[in-house]
Amino acid sequence: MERAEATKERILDAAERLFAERGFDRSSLRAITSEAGVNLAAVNYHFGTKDELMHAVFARRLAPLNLQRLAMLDACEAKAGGGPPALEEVVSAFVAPIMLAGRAAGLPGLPGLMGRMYSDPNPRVQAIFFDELRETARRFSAALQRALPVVPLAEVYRRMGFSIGAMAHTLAASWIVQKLSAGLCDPSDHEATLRGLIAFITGGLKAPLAAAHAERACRPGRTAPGGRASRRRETP
Amino acid sequence: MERAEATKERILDAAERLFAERGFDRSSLRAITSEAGVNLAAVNYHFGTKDELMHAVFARRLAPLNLQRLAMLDACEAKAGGGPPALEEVVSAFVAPIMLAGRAAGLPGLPGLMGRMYSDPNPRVQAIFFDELRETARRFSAALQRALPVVPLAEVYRRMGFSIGAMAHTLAASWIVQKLSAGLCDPSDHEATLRGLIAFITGGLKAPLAAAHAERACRPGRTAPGGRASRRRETP
DNA sequence: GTCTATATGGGGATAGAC
DNA sequence: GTCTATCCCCATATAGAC
Repeated sequence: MERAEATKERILDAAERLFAERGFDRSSLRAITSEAGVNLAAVNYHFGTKDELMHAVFARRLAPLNLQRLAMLDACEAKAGGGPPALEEVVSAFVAPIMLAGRAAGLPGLPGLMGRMYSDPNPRVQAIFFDELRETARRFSAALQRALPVVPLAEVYRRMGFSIGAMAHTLAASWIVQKLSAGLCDPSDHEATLRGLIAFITGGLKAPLAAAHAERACRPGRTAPGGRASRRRETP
Repeated sequence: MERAEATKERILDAAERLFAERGFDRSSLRAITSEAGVNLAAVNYHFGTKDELMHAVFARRLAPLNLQRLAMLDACEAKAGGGPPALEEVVSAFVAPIMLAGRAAGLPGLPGLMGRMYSDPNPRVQAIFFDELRETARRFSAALQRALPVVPLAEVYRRMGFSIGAMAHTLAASWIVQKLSAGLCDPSDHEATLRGLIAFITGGLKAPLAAAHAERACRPGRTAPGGRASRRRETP
């Protein structure tokens, strides 16, 4: 029957929305099936367990998303010829597809879902999500490495982690800045958020390397040795 | 009795560690009391409910932490006289206290706890945490605004959100970069992580403003109009 | 103050009728 | 394929003995 496919889709949609909103553990199968308008037992019939439902929710979205990211990465690498790709374009290839995913296809839950998964405390969620992320991350870390020849490899990875954090937090917890700014920041303005995020990440990635002082100037009453002076050096 | 105080402390310590590791919802009172070596009913006797236990866990740490942040902020503002404070020092005042909190006092759980709370899906956790954060965030947003006179206020808030995301993700999910880098990045090297984070956030905060194109160059096959050209302008 | 025992509810999963 | 009814486990919270 095609009725069965429709039921599966509705379960996937509801699960996606609830996972994005409340996280995996706080979304009960009862809430999901109720939201989807299907029977409780349908989940176990179609997916087996709640874990496999989560896996299906990821698989449905992450495969095309990562294809889009890699296509954009290919495009900007091709454009650079044999040379290092433009940093801003690499960053855009990583964050733009997911930030704009909800806009086009009527999938408002997807960005929030993805953002949440990066910091979900459930180890099973972490394992499944990391598996889907690994290959894409490998491609992008290689591209970043070429785009940032001055930055040591370990620091490239660290900065990639910072970038992922900025992105994930934006996707999952944008209500914080909205409340802090008393509504001045509108998280639903995806284009402005994306522009700002790309600028921020690009600026962070090519920041001058910090000197490895034994002691830093980060205690009250002391000052930074090279605070205002050691600035103004960028990666070329 | 002072036995009672000892019991309370041990519960708080265990809860802090488990909340940091697994999150609030996944830390049962049974696991907490077992880890603390006290009876299950002791939690309800000393704290009432699990929510109030969480509140107590926060209150014990966040008050001194925020005092330290504000003291460092005061120091760098005083040093700047009436002028705008040095950006890097403002950033350091916000992130250094929490990043190094675990090192000194033998509180390995605290940074992870704080990082997790920024993206906890439980609305009660969000409410309590946001309350503790609000005043400190207000002071820092004002300082950032003065340190970044060229950046519009809404963009300052947005970038503050990106910065919080980079920090929170580093505190809560550093295992991701460790695995992606195949161990090359060592999250337990707090000094190196802190140095990198301050450099990254500072670079992102003073990044050149992105032009508000109607269409961006973030689709496969097209290129960024001002990708490599519109760089090299910094906030003075 | 500390313990045992239990009340009460919600969770995932399944059996079996239709 | 879909439904109802139910099993079983684990959660928080509390009552009452010590």
